[in-house]
Amino acid sequence: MFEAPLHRFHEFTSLSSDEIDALKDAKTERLELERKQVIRSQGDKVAHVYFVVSGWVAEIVETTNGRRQIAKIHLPGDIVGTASLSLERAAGSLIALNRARVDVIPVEAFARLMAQSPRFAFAMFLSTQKERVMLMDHLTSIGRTSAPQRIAAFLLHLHERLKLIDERIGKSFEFPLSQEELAQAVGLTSVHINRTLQELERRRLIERSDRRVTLTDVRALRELASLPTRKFVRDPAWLPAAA
Amino acid sequence: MFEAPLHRFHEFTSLSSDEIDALKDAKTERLELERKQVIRSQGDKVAHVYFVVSGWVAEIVETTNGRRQIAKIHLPGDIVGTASLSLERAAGSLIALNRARVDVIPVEAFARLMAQSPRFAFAMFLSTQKERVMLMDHLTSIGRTSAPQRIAAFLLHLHERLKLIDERIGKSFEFPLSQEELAQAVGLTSVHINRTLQELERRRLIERSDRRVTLTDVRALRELASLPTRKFVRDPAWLPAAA
DNA sequence: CGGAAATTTGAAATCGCTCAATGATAGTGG
DNA sequence: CCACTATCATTGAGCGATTTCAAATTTCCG
Repeated sequence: MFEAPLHRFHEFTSLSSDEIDALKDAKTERLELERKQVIRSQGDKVAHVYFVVSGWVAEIVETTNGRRQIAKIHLPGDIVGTASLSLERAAGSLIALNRARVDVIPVEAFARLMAQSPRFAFAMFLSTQKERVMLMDHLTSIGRTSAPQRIAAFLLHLHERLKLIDERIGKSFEFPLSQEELAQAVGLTSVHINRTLQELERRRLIERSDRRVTLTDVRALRELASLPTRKFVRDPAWLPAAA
Repeated sequence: MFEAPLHRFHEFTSLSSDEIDALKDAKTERLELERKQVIRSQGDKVAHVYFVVSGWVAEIVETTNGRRQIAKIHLPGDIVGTASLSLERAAGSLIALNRARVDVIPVEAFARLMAQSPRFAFAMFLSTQKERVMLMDHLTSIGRTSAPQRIAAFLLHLHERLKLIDERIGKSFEFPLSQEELAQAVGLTSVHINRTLQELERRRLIERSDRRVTLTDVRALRELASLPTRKFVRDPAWLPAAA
């Protein structure tokens, strides 16, 4: 594991180190979590947002009949739980997928940060729009593609995001999700996930060992997934010069 | 049809009429659209956001093999196309679902509005988070529930939103989507949509006539859909007093 | 080493899809 | 106003992908 990657804040527009320090100061607590540990449950009063220092965190929406959809896998550097700021009670549960460290930031402090720094507010706004695009793509994958395609898209997307965090990452990465969790992420059954993973291995698109996945043929996986490629803006030209 | 509902801007925090005027002034053009007319295509350079004055607009993501997912139905009062602000090229296509009027707002003007009014910026931020929650629920519906459940959830959600726009709306509303479009929204086939709609009629949950839908038994539909109910905040307590 | 959790396998059932044809409806131009 | 055409809705039949259920095997962890 590695420490608090901060470049995620630079995704769209660079923040001053003052602002980064301010965010770090805003935290009231740092949680040390075991795999499967619940950070916050769906329906809880919305009192905090979270910053993932290390480890993976799932955002899970549960239906009233107990079925679970993993709406998002959060990686180190992500600010988590902001969607629920629009709600009185949390939209989903936040659960650690492996050993993780998470900073707890009270909503008041977060709101103050946004109010004090238009730059920070704008970065948050754009980051949220980016999340929306990723959700739309996830939706499209689940709504319109087959099991192998969904798994391909999911793994590729994770891989892309991991590369942003750790430049040196290769075609292979640690994958802490159980097949049941993967199923909950891509809208399938764990049994079918198992068979489809084997099929992808047989087709030499991926390999598995321990808790790792190797994307053997990224090109072919991308072709299979058949999602549009996205190019996110960094410093949009239309950004008001001031701030 | 009716004119530009503005209460959507009041959803979270009330805007001054100055800000509302500013938004109206920001538009460079008003489009008059026929059903099926394309406002903007997926992949287009991102140059505008849009304000739906009347009519319905679909946001559609197309896979590389030509399958279409309707990610969102936009109704009058919605600001549309903001997710693509995080991209160089539009995430999806915007297409009128019926005769519609749409204001065109250059991204620069929109950005300037956000920069000049922290209140407006904050309202946009929260509104976007709300969109994210709705997308997560849509995802959960498609990923984890059956055809009748998905249709129930979709119709209920639309109905809720229509009620926000027009208080006087009853259990019945105009529904301009073709069955093919409904299929693209809920991740099914038009043939299966047809059969499932008939099943829902047989079970006396809905009725259909012309281009209208009646939610005969809202209680039962909600039970069927099995999605969590959401309560969005209006003026969050943690909102910084100033601004 | 022992027990729990996760993976894998098999067989059968089901849901939703595909293909193909028919019927209904609405918009268009004469 | 009617005929014409395109789009949309509906139906049937067969197929295929994914689920369900249940059991066996492997891995993980204390």
